[in-house]
Amino acid sequence: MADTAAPTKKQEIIAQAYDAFYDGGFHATGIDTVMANSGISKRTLYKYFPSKEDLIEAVLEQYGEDTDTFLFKPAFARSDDPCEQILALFDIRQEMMSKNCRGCLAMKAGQEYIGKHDGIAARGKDASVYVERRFIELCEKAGLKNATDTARQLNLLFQGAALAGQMQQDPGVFDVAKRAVHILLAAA
Amino acid sequence: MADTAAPTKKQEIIAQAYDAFYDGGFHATGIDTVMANSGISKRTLYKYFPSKEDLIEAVLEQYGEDTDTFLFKPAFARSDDPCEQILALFDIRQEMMSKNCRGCLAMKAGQEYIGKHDGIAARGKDASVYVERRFIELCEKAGLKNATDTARQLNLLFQGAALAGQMQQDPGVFDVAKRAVHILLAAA
DNA sequence: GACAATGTAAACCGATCTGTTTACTTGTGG
DNA sequence: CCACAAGTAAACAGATCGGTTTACATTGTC
Repeated sequence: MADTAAPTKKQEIIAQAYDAFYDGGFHATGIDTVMANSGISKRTLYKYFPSKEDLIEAVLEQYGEDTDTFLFKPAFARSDDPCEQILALFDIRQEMMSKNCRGCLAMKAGQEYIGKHDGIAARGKDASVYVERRFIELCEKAGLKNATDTARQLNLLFQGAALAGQMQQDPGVFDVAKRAVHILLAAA
Repeated sequence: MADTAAPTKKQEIIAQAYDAFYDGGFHATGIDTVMANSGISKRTLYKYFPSKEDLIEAVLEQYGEDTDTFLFKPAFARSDDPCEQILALFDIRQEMMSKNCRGCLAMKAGQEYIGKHDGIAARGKDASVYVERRFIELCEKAGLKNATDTARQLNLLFQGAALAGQMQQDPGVFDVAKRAVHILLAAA
């Protein structure tokens, strides 16, 4: 049978660490803080994750899966038109930010661990490249002439909006981004 | 006489902390690490800056001044045409990133201290808003119809390129950004 | 009911953190 | 020559860090 049953202890730990790191930062949040009032003992944590860095990598992997589940799949489901799907990505990201005004967790980790822990830093780079690649696929499906370049432009808007929105604590920047998307797609 | 003489001890400390925090992160870099091999004693540091957070705020203020000195002023000096000045901003930011592939220090600090230290977090927001305001001034000077909106779009590209460039360790993303700038300006 | 597996709670370890204090050195001005 | 301001170097203090260990509780199973 598939492993679709109740959440594993491992998944519980990841879920707990997820928000603790997201809200508190990685270096600033200690292991004790991560597991406080969670009913999970430090011993169990270190049984599944030999080091804090291992836990962080697991959290970032979960974050990647969540990005597919809650961002890309819903966006693709909203329409069959690739241009509409692109706009849906900005829409859904804005909705996510309206609920919880946070940037990209993987890039946050990358910023903290660049030059210090290659595995974690690579997750930040991967996140940036991954979103770019999905935009490229969509632009190609839309039959744009310079699909790659347009897609990379969209990617910069997307990541810029996530960062500026977090800094200014205002998801409204995605409205600005979406107007730019219309222009860039029309010009391509 | 103006205070243009030799660097103050205070400025020395800030200069030392500047790169230590930029390269190592704020929470991850301890005071001892900051001042190691600098010939500056911890006692002197705490004489001028009563806490680490005070030092960080001073570093970020210096960062703001540096942004004016090494980014905005040179960009404005390159041309009198506001559209050329906008492109010069992207050009110079790319040159800075080619020498040292780092993102925005103030937003890095903002990410680490949002919800933890309002003074520092505000510096991140201020940085984001400040750049946006300068773009607005330039777009208005260029006589664009929807100056504000276009400026905010440029701002997202600018900040997105700084972030993605840092993540991917590739200043080439600014070439992508500049092509988008041309399109957005032409459409406005 | 014995037993092994899995878990919690909490004491513990050495290192490191922010911040303070003590002791010494080095000009510099009257 | 002495007083004083400003500095370095380093020991120190209490808290917290990542990580380990000890002791105990809860399971399901043969």
